[in-house]
Amino acid sequence: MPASRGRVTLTDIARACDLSRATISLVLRGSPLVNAETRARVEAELKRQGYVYHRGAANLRRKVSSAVALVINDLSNPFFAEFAAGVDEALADAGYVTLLGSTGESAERQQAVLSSLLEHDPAGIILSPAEGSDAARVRNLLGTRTPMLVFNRELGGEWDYLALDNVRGARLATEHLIAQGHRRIAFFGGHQDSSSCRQRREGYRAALHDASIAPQPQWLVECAPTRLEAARQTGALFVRDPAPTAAVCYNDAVALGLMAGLATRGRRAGQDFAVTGFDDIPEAAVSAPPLTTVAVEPRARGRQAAELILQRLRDPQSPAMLTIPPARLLVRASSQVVPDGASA
Amino acid sequence: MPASRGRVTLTDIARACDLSRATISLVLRGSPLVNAETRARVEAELKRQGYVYHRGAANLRRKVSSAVALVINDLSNPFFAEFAAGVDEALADAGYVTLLGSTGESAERQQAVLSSLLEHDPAGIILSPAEGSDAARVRNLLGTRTPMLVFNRELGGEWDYLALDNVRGARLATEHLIAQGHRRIAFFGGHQDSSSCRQRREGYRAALHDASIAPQPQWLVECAPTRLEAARQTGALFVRDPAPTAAVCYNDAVALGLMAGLATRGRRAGQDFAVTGFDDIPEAAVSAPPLTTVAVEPRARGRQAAELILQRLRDPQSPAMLTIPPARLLVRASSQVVPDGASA
DNA sequence: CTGAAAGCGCTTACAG
DNA sequence: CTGAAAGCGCTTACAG
Repeated sequence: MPASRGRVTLTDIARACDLSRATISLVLRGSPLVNAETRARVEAELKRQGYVYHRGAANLRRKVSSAVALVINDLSNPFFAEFAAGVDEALADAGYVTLLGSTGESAERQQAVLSSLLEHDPAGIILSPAEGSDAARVRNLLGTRTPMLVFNRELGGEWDYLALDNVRGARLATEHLIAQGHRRIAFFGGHQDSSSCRQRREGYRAALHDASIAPQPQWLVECAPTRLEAARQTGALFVRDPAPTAAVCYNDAVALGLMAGLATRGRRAGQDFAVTGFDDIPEAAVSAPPLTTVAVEPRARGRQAAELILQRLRDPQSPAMLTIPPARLLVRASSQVVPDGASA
Repeated sequence: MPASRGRVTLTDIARACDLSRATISLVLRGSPLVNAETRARVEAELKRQGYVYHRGAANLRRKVSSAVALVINDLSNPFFAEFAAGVDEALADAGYVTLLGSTGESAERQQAVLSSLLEHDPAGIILSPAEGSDAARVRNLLGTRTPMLVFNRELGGEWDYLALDNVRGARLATEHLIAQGHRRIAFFGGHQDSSSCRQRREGYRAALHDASIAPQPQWLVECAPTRLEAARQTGALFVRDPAPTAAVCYNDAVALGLMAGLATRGRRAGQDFAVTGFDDIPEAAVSAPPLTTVAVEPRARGRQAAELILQRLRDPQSPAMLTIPPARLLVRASSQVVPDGASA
């Protein structure tokens, strides 16, 4: 019987049990209406024929969806990989399936990916926008039927938004370096046109301001938020004297790249230069030296994002909310160094 | 009009254009049968009403599926994250959507995840089996309707299988260390009951054998394939004299953990101990020192896995194939050290 | 080149 | 407690 190529359907089971399809449907969804003996018979037959529920057909009829689309830049970034893991975990627990999409940081590709995912009728969307995303174009694609949660970067428009507390995080890191005695502190990495980078710089500047330190233009070094680019840009920190003695990095990838860049110049983070990161990706704890960083717990943020979008599905009327989890500083060896001028 | 809550359907467009649903359907799928003027009218109306195609309904009618399920252990592992990125990339290019599932290395959870994903009617499945997976149970769940590609670990059963050339990779790494003059070479990390670990040990042993080196039992150190566990187990390499001067590690995570463990003991990979990894995760190139490792190109493997399953969908009759991409050794600084006895 | 009818696998009132 | 009928949004022969 299972040798047959075709799918086993409700109708097959109904015929075999000499019942109507309606009754089988009730059994499948655990309705208390159906007689215990009947239920047992049906369940045996379901197992015997290897029936598998066609959720798509049921969803079509019921006009519901059990999928949520997750659109991110790229899983290669551990931050997003952790985030995605958290999203998937929480969605699975709630009985939803995750439709994956990645944009590779391209706004064009993002349009294509969203449009393709929409055809699969997701109940909701979680989007970490690619750089250069245009809110109007996205809205035009989505219409107003599909709720979306925007994560990590601002996108304007009337969507739910889950943000990291970038200002506070960068401020904490900067204050920590100031407390160690540093006065010449760089902000290293990231692109100025990314909202998260702007916010982190703002926190950095605020901390300097509170300590009556005037930030120097050469303390701001831009670079793509990757390890490799950061390593390449390391030299830019030391072109002028007096050079900074510490750097608040845009994120952990950049910080790890900077530490590698320092090493190739015979310097060592935590020994003659202080470095802080942002994200607390798993590598941060095991790098050499371990990296002082701002914990944002991407996996927990992923779970949170999933829960927010699920909540929005239940209550479509509730106003779009802005949730900002508090950032927390993890002090490790990479920043545990006092500047030369202040030591001894 | 778009203010209405309901979905815009074919019927809405047909009514607005005073045509039948069949004609609209033809337009949607780009049939050449339909009159150019009619097509233009329809397309304008589709745009005007913000129509979005319901692929699920079409698939139901056509008895096809445009989804492929991807089931892995955990996206936290960069190896799997890269693999998943490759799979998603290739599937998207082919017009498929990726249904994500993760098992957290639990065979129980794997059953649950597979069973849930099956209800979403995937055209095929890509599975990297959790440790302790049981082929019979999986087969019982899947039946014979849904083709599956097994990746990375053996699972038995009649499925397509995409394997890394573990034996060859480990052999290459070991031969490289021998060529540097090492004679006491450990195999570090992994669990003996994982097929990939067994295969890598086999390659290691073969290389030793060819060099007439008798492997010592204390050169085999097991540990969970994570950075943290590897760092914790580092001491096990040095409990007896003479200690190994080099280690072939189960994978990159383990190798990075070992390098961290060495650092805390005042040793440094590439200076007084040689280390090789396996996988070539992105960190390997930027660790301090950079890690000599076996490139398996997880992203390319992901694309390959996607292409294999898509091919199987086109040709269900072709026999299950075993594809083994050649492993390649990337020599970097972590292994560029000659043992004490051999130097000077 | 376009339309009427049937059907994919399920669920939902409504009867009985 | 169970069944007959209609319908979710689409496609597919078959006519014309």
